[in-house]
Amino acid sequence: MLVKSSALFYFRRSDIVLAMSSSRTARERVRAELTREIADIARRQLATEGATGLSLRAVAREMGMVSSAIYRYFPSRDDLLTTLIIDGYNALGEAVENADAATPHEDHTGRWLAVCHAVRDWALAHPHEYALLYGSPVPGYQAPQDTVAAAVRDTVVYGRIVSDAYHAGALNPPDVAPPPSAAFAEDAARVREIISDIPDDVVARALVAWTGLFGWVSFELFGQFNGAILNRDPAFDHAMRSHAAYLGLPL
Amino acid sequence: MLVKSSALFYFRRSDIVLAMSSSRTARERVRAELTREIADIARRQLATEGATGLSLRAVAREMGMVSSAIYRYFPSRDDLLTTLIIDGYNALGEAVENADAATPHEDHTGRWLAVCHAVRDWALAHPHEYALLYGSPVPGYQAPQDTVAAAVRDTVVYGRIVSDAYHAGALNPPDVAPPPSAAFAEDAARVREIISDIPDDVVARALVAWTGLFGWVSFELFGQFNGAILNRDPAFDHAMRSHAAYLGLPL
DNA sequence: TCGTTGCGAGAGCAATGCTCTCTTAAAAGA
DNA sequence: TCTTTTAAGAGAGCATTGCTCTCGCAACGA
Repeated sequence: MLVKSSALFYFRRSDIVLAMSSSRTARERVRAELTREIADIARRQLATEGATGLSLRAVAREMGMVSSAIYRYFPSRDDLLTTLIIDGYNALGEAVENADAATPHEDHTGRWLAVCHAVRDWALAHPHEYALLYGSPVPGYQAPQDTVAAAVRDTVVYGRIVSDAYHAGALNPPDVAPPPSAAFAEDAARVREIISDIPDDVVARALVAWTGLFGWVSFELFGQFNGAILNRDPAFDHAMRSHAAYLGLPL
Repeated sequence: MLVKSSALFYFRRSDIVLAMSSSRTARERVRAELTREIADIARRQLATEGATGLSLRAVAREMGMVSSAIYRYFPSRDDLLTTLIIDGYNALGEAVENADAATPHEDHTGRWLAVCHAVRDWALAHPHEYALLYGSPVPGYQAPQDTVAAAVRDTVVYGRIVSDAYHAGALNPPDVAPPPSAAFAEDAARVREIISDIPDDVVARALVAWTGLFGWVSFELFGQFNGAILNRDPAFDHAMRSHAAYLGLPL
């Protein structure tokens, strides 16, 4: 229900515009098409040059437009970036959703590992986009509210896996795992609004695994492993199995 | 010994220049001083504006110089950035070293937690510098060899803690922890060149904790926790204790 | 058919990084 | 001590960026 009521946010911006315009005038249809084309070119530029290499003027040039015309479609460079960020979150979220869906529902460990590999594969395939999402925030850029809904799309999938495993009684964390402090209760309750009801200690452990996944991928992508960890596929797989073990998933 | 032989790399670039120049001519002394001043102003600008907001011209303006004069000291903006990166790694490494040294040598868990908090505190105090080190790499920028020596300074401290704990027999990882694959042996050997001799499985678990630490800090700093995890100090502390537990450190 | 609205073109502004040349001053060599 | 070499700052200039403004033209709605 929560998913359903906020499903609109899952669409890409340009798709929304497109959907609205399909029944409108020709002018609006071409406007939506051009908006999409601008975003596509920008995404290609982002993929090759990186975020700071993304130039409105270069996009305009490639469109055969003069630079000022772009501003009819995106009020600023930041706004274009926001669109790309939302699209990126959605693309990653979709990859994660597909990976989860392709794994047997009862195989919670398999689903977790599938999600991990989906995140990493997507990140390796789209390094600059990943950097835009999970790297340093671009300066002076404050993530608008629009992004958060798309941003948690992968987290929702992950939360569902943890919740499923917990309610199936498949979670047996090692007894050395410390309980979270009482101060964590508020945050756990907030997290529970996104991912379904699991006790505080499971939320805490889930958080550790989740940050561990992205910590690893970021280290790998941002060059922290250079010269040290070279055989990365098995190392990553093992690290994610380790997180699974600590979470309490069966191996 | 390893530390001693490569101790030179632990100094900041500007410090090296300064040290060399103290016995040289007046011209070289003032050059070193100006180089230092440029780097200082740049660092202040980095702290307030972020990496992409760092402008050579603005630095020159603040120095009372014309912009082209800066190029007598730093051949390019990237070169200035490299200096700031090295300084950043050294500052973080120093903070980590101090935190470790201030904790009883036998209290391995305390040393690990001290290091974790040192990293996080430094990151929170210098967010833009942290982003420069562990966020997305700046576009077109390839980390020169100079940086790697400074970059591993914190890792060396961490490795020593793990090694100390292991050789003290203080490491009792949970039995659910999976063994690393045989393919990990090469990488483990490479890691052992930096941090002293510990078996492959300990290296693997150490890697999980280390990436988990930076994953958490990056999530917190780059806004991934916004709206969800607000009471961050206890949550962080618990997460790091969790990593400690999985590593096998006593709680 | 006519007024309104949207859109592209073009000029322009204030920045940026970086490259030249020129002049002056300091250091090194005779 | 005088001359030559070297270093450093000033200034102009180039190509580039994001963004704003005005001006027409063309499609749209009444």
